[in-house]
Amino acid sequence: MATMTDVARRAGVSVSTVSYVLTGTRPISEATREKVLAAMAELGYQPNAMARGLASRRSNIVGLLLPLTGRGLGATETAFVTGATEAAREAGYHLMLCSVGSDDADELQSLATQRLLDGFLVMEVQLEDRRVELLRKLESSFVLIGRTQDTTGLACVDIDFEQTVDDAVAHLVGLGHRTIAYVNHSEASLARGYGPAKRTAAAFEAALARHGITGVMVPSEDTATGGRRAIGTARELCPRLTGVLVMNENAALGILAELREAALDVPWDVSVVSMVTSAAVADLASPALTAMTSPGAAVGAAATRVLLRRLAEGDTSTYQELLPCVLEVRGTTAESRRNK
Amino acid sequence: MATMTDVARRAGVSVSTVSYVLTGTRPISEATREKVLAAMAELGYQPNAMARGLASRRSNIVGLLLPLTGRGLGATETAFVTGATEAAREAGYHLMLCSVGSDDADELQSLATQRLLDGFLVMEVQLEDRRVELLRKLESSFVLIGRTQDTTGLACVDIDFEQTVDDAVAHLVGLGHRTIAYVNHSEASLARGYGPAKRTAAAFEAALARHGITGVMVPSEDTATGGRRAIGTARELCPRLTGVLVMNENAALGILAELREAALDVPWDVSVVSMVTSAAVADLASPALTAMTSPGAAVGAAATRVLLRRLAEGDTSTYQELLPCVLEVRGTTAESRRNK
DNA sequence: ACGCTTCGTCGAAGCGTTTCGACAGATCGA
DNA sequence: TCGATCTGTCGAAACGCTTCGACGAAGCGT
Repeated sequence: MATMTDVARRAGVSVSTVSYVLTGTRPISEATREKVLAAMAELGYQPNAMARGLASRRSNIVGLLLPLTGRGLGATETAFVTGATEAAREAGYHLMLCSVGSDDADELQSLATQRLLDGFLVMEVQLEDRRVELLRKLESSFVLIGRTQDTTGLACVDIDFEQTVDDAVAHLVGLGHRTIAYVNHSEASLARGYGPAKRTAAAFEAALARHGITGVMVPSEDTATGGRRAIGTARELCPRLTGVLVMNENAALGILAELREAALDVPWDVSVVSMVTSAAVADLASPALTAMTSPGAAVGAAATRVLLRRLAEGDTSTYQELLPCVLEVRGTTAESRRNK
Repeated sequence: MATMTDVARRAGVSVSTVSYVLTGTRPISEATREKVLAAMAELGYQPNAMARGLASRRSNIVGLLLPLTGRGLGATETAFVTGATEAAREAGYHLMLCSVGSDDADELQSLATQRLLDGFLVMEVQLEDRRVELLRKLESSFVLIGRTQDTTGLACVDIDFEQTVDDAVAHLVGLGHRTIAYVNHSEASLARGYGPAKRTAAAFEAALARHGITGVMVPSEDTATGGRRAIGTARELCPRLTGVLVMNENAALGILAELREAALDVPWDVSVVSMVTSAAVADLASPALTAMTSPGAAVGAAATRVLLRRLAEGDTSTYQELLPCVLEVRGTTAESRRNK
């Protein structure tokens, strides 16, 4: 394994000169730069990441904080990860996967103190998230993918849930639906203060009021069975319901199945819009789901770029970016019959 | 940030003694160990990962080679990743996500030469995979999650596709089905020599012969639409078909939808078994999919443990471990009517 | 022709660990 | 009682890089 000393010797220059060629921190004449580069190529030289990290106090690695507790990742979360990985790589950074949730504060503490990571991307953010306080205290750089309750002074990139709910409701209202159910995440998520669940609940209320229409919110497990149960409850509460908004893709499929079995025709009897859904999953359903397509990879990439900018420039100002899901009309929404 | 020197001074011992307490490479008396540990606790000391890595030539990080080219991860792949992350963490290792496919040889070359990673977990393995040759040449430690064509001398952990196909076919045959279609991965995957596609194709042929029954294999895109098209083709080729085996979950849902629209009752007219499927996805369908449940997390964890063992012990022998998917009967298979 | 910058390069001092050789003192068998 | 053998500890030399201060050689205006 060739070291910098080998390169320097071969090129007939000093080690520091080689280093300057590599890092560009000081001007180097074209002639010696070429000599050095040639020597590197001949030796197949690659700088040793550890040594570089030790000397420069930066590893070029960022940590992705993501609790991986069994249940696996949904399409949206996966997209966050791939978007982030891609963006990091383009900037010459690497991504380390750290299974660290809001409750694993001590694990994060030691991670951050080890100086292995230059900064953090925080996923699965809770409205009150202990990781945030901790990282702030340790003066680590970090960017949230998601939002806490109080975001003052923080950098975060998130899906614009409020806007997404507004757009979805507007779509249904535009089709003439006047009674709409919102099948949210589970009761437990709501109780735990899970951001997307709380925010969409509030936005839904607001949208109903704004349009002057009626509706209910029903919590549901993020499974097909959960969806079936939820739509049942919703129909009991609102027999005249013609529009449904669903937060979770799995639940959405359950709802379609349940409606079919109840001999209700989708989209004609009941229209369904799925939120924060990827195109791949939307096409799984039949008819294909009209959905608010999540900007997953874009969110991950944006968060990463913000983080890297902060690392490079020591920028530490507040930063917020909200990307809306975009409506893609497929087969589960249509003009309401009740209106005719 | 406290360093080892600080700890040593505070404990009244030398730096090397502190190091020995930490690494356990030499015996240390109980008395001084306590002093040192106390000093560490008081200072909130955490060893600097970079310095440690430089001096010891090991980073305690393994790379997960996984091309993340847009299309996102399926449930099974996600499970590989979470299983691996978990197993690594338990052993005090970290996992770095590297978007490196079979074609990104030079990227891998530089990664491996940087000495940032102790070893590699290789995912999305092709039958002929350039990463394997390269890693071998560079004398890096690595374990495949998947298999190349020729696995002599390699370490790999994979799903036992042959066994899985056998079990699935046996299940259908046991229910009286005598004409079975296998909806495989796409034509392109087959042409590219994608291992699971090739292996299952061969196993399917063999199983048909062994049971003395007839059937066809139809390639399909891994989408619902692809599945619809494929089942159509299969029914043209084999009008008497009563059993279907599907490789891809998305295609499976498409097949169910298509059959329903063709007024064929699942499971009574046609039984469907989905292969390498997670429980979560199986429940999405209605009726819920009878499926061969993939041992995803177990595979990831096993591969990681093998890799770590090799790193620790310098073991370099061949290692193979195949984990079968296990049959979970749900709503899409039943006794064949044609038999009655 | 003079001092003053600017440019390009060098040497050396870290960065915070691990690890090797050495060594004092305790332990042991004969 | 005497070497031989362990035990537990220390000091110093790496590990391979970055970065800082210094300095000779040009290039500048006057």
